[in-house]
Amino acid sequence: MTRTVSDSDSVRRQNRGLVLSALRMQGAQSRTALASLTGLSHASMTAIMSDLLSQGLVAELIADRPDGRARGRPATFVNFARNAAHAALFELDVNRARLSLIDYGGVLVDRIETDLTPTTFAGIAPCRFLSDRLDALLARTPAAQKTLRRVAISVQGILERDGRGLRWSPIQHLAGAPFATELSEARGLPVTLHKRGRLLAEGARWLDPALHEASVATVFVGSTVAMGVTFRGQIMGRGDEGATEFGHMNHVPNGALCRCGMRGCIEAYAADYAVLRNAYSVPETAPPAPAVPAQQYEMLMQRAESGDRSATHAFNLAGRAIGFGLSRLLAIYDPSHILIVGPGARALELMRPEIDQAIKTSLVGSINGAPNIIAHRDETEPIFKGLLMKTLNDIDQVDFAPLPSTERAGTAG
Amino acid sequence: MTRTVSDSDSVRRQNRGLVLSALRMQGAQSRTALASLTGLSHASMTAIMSDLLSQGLVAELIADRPDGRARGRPATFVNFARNAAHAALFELDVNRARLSLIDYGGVLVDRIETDLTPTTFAGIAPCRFLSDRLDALLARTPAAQKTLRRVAISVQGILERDGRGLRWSPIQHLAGAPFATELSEARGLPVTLHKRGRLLAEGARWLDPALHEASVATVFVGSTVAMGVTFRGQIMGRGDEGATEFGHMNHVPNGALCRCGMRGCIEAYAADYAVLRNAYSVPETAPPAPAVPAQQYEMLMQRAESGDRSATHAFNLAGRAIGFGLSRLLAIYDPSHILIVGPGARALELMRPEIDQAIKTSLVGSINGAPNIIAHRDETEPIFKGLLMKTLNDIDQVDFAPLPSTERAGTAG
DNA sequence: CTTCTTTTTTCGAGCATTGAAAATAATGCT
DNA sequence: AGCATTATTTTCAATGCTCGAAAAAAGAAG
Repeated sequence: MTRTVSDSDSVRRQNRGLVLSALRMQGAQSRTALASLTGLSHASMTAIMSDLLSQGLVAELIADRPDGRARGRPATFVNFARNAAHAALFELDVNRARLSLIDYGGVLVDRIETDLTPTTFAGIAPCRFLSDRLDALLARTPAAQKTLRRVAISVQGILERDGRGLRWSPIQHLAGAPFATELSEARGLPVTLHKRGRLLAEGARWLDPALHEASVATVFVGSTVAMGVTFRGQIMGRGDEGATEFGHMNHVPNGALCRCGMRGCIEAYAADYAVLRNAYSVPETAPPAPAVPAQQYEMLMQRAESGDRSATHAFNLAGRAIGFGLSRLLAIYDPSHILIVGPGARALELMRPEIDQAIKTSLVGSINGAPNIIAHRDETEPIFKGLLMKTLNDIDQVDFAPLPSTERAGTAG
Repeated sequence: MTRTVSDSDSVRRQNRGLVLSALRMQGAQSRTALASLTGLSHASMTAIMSDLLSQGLVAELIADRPDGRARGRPATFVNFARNAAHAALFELDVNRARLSLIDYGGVLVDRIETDLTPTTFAGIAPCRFLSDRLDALLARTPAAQKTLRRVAISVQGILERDGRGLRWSPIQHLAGAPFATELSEARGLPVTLHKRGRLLAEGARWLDPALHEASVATVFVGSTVAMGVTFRGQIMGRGDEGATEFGHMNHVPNGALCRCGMRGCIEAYAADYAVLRNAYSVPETAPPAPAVPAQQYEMLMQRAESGDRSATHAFNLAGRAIGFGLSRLLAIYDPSHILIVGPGARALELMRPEIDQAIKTSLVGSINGAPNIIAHRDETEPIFKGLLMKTLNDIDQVDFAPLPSTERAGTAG
C-alpha cells in the first residue's frame, strides 16, 4: 500500500498536476475549457491558474485569432511559457548519439547528432563525451544556459536498481560507468537515466491519442528488440518499470547466439543482425555483427517482399520468435494493443503469419482473442517523444511542484 | 493518467483508509499508536476515530489488561467492531467448494465444505448451488443474516473483462454461467468474482510481513499452476489484474497436452497430473486425469525424495518448465521474491536445480541475479487469506466509505 | 447606447488538516 | 490523603483548499 497522509497541500498538488497534464495533452486552452477538461470548478481554476502565472510557468496568449462568430467575452488562452525551462535530451544508441534541446513548451530548439562506434567509449569517458556535446549545444543557444533544468538520457540495457547507472548495455563500455552521477555533479543539475523500453511505453501514448487510456505493449524492432508496456494508460511505478527485457526473453533453450552473450533470446532471431545472419545462412552461433547499416536491412526487407526465399525464411524465423514471445507475454499481461515500432515495423506483414500462428497456440490468445497488432512506422519518434514528455512531466511535477506556498491574487487590501 | 479531482472529501477518505489499513495490519491499537503509525496528527486521529466510532465500524476495548508499569493516562485501544459486517467467502476448486463466514474483524465464524466432481455443475446450476450453501451457512448463524454485506467467490480460469463471469475455467460447466450476477440479484448483495492468482498476490503480503512492501511473484503448484504478482507491495489495477495465466504460458511448442486443451503449457509439465503422467511414462499427449488424489501426489514426492528414478525425472521436467517460465517472466517483470505455495511447494527442492539452471540462461537472471525462491508450505491459506483481506478491504473502502457527511463530536454548544 | 452572451473573478461557506494548549486519568512519592 | 508526574485524548484557533452563486468584465448584436 505505502500510501501517505493526505492534506490540503496534496490536494492542491494533485489538481495543479491535473491542469498541467491537460495543457500538455490538449495544448493551449481557455480557463473555462480547462475547468471542464479537468473537472475542477471555475473558481479553483482561477486560483490555480493565478499560481501558475505568478510562478511564470504559463503565460496568457494574446487572442490574435478572433474566430469570427465569438459572442460573449472572448476567452484568453493560456499555454506553457516556453522560456520557463529548458531540458537537454540525450538518446544513446548502439551507433548514434543524439542530443536535443527542448523548451518548456515541448518545442525542439536545437539538435546535435554524433555517430558512435563500438570503441567510442573506450577512447573517451562517457561523462566527458556527454559534457562536451552539451557544451556545444549550449554554445549555440546561450539563452538556454540559465534555464536549463534537467538532462535526461535514453539508454539501452539493464539499469541498476537505483536507476543511477547501467549494469549491462549493448553499447560498449557504458555499463559500470557512473556517468549520470558525474554529469549531475559537474553541472549541478538533475540527470536522469531512462531505459528505452520505458520511453517506448511513454511515447506510445502520445503517438496515438486513442491509445492514451489503453493497455499497450510497444515493441521496438531494429538493431535490438525492446518493449515497454502501459496499463490502462498508466506506466507502472515511478522508476524504470514499464520497461521489459522482451528482446532477451528466452525463445529457444540453447538457441541462436545473442549480442548479450546468452543463447536463444528473441533478439537473436528478430533483430536486424539476426535476420541478416539467417538470410545468409550464417550459423546461428556465429557472433552477431556489431552494427547493421540501415540500407542493408532495408534491402533485405525488399528482397523478402519480392519473394526471395532465404530472406522470407529469415523474417519467418523472426516472426516466430516475436510471436512466441508475445504469446508468453499474454500469459502474464494482456494488452489490448500491440504496437510495433522501429525500422523492423515495416516488416510486420512479413512476420505476421508466424506471429498469429504462435499466439493461437496459447490459451489466453485463443480465449481472449489476439490483441490488435499495429505497425507504427517511425523509427525514433516514439522514443524521443517519450523522453520529451517524461522529462517535461518531471519538470512539472517535481521541479516546479514543491514550492511551499504562493501568494494568491491580492485579496482586496 | 486518468487522475481525478481531489477535494477535502477525498482527503478524508484517504486518511480514513489509512487508519483502517493500519488497524487491519497491526491489530488493536491506541489512538496515539495509530497516529504515529499513519503519520496523522493526534487531532485528526481523534476526528477520524470519532467518525468511525459513530458509524459503528470500530469499538473501544475495555482495558482489561493493565500491564503493570503503565505511568500516565492509560491508552484506550480500538479495534474493528466484529459485528459491524459479515461476508461469505466461496473458494471454488476443481474438486472442492468451501464456504466460509467471516466477521468484520476477520475472524472465521463458520465453514462448510463440499466435494465437487466434474459433473457437479452439469446437475445443478452454479447459482443454485451457491445459494443453497449460503442458506445452509446462514441457517447456522442467523445473527449474520442482517449484517451480511458481501459475497466473494474465488475461481480459477479466465474472467470476462468486466469481471462478472468466466470465459474459461478448468472447473467444468462454470464458464459462461452468469452466476455472480444471478446470485447478486437474488440476494440483493454485491457478489464479486476473484481470480485465484490475484488472491495469491493479495494473500502473499499477509503471510509474511517482510514481503508487504516487496515485489513478489507467488506461484501456486498443485492441481493447477497459477501465479499472482505484486509490485512494491501494490497489486496493479482495481480489477483482476495482478493475476496471470502463468500455468498456461507456453513452455514447449506443440508439447504436452494440457487440461486447457492447448499443448506445451507449463501446467502440462508441472501440475500434479502432469508429474504423475511423466512419472508413469504415460505419453504426454494422453488426456490429463480429471483429478489427482492428494495422497497419490504426496506418495510421488516421497518416492522422488527417496531417489526413485522415474519420479525424480518427472519432477525435473516440472522444474524445468517452471524454471523456463520464471526465466521468461523475469524478462518482463523482475520480482525480488518468488513464493512457491500449494501442495507442490514441498517439491521445491526436487525442482530447484532445474529452476536455477533455467534462470541462469536468461540475461536478466544472470545480470540481476536470481530472485529469492522460497517455498511456503500451506495449501489454502494464501488464497483464503487473500480473499478475506480483499473482501474486508472492499467493505472498508467501498461499502463503508461513501457516507457523505458525519457529525463530528459535539462542538461545545 | 443598450442588451445579450460568454468568460473570469470574487465572496462566503464548508471541511479537513495541524500545532499548541487544555483536559483527562492513572501512578508514584511524601 | 494529597500533590507531582506522566502519558493519552480532546479542544481550539488558524490555515488552506474546494465549491456554488453572484458579480464583474469584455465584446458582439441590434
